[in-house]
Amino acid sequence: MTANGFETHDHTQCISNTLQVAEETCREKGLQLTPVRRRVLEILAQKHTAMGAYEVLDFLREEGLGSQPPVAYRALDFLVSNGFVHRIERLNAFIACVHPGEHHAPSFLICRECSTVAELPGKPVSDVVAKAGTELGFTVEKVSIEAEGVCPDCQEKTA
Amino acid sequence: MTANGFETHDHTQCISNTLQVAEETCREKGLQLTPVRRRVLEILAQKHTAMGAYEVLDFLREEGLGSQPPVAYRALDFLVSNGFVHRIERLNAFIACVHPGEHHAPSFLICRECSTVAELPGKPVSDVVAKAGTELGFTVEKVSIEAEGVCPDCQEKTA
DNA sequence: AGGGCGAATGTTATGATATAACAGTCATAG
DNA sequence: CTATGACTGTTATATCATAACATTCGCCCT
Repeated sequence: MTANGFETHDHTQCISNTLQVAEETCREKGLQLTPVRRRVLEILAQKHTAMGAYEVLDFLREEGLGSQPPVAYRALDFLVSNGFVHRIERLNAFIACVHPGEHHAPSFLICRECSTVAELPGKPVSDVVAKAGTELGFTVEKVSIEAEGVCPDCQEKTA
Repeated sequence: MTANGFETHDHTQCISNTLQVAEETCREKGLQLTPVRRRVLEILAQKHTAMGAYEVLDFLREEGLGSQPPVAYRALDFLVSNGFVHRIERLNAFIACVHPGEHHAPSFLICRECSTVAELPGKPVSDVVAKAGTELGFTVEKVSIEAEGVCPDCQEKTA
């Protein structure tokens, strides 16, 4: 289990690790980590909270990297397709993957107070779902598991 | 395990059961199953596929039961809050619950070909997530588990 | 060199989903 | 009989997402 948004960690290190893995992976697979794509990943990696596409776009716009929605969506699509970023369905938002490079079926813990998202290995959970599907003759291709609740920090603040 | 969208079943029976349970539950709990709310549930119960709010609204409009988005969203909110309908996050759409009355944390199998949605008891799966959350100090309140894939019928058609 | 191709980006326009805010209706508890 | 609360009606607008077509640029082919 590597870092998640609830543990304190060296976040500078966390960011550079994410970027580095993305660069290596792209090199290996012949994918183009273009300036826009790289920058979007960097923006998302700043925080362990999910960010909407238009929020990302605001950054790009300020930096002259693009001003129209498709620019952001295309970069996000690329990053999601290649496993560098996850889409949080409940939030219609995106978050940088904290286990980049690992082949995984993540599950997410989403704090409804501070919007911090922690990523858990979801393999055991998704296996159960895949098995249940198979019994019904259903072929499971993707599983998304998203839990909403309150994170440790926000529980303290409330108490 | 009661009926799901992949098994053949007496769907007329399925619809009337859904409505009946909703009526009883509302009576017991002092909730108002108003005409709009009842009709929305009935509309969703027609099929085991998820329907968008605007699609539901089209029916209501034709029938003079409402013409503006809030009418549909309010009825859907009521039905979701009380467990008669589930929201499928991946699809931004809604589906009638097939286990009404049962206290459950469902998971869904969504066919990407025909959009049929099957509801599985998700309790064992969500328990795993809740446990993992607890270990991190996170209090899990809601878990949504949604799998995308291909249903038995569509697999046959493709083959 | 010139031409064609594919991948990425730029841009316009529009579609799809969702909610805030306030006004009107109606039953009923005081 | 009026005050309250739950529901509904309506307008306006916010938010999220993509279709479609134009442009750029590197690269391969001959």
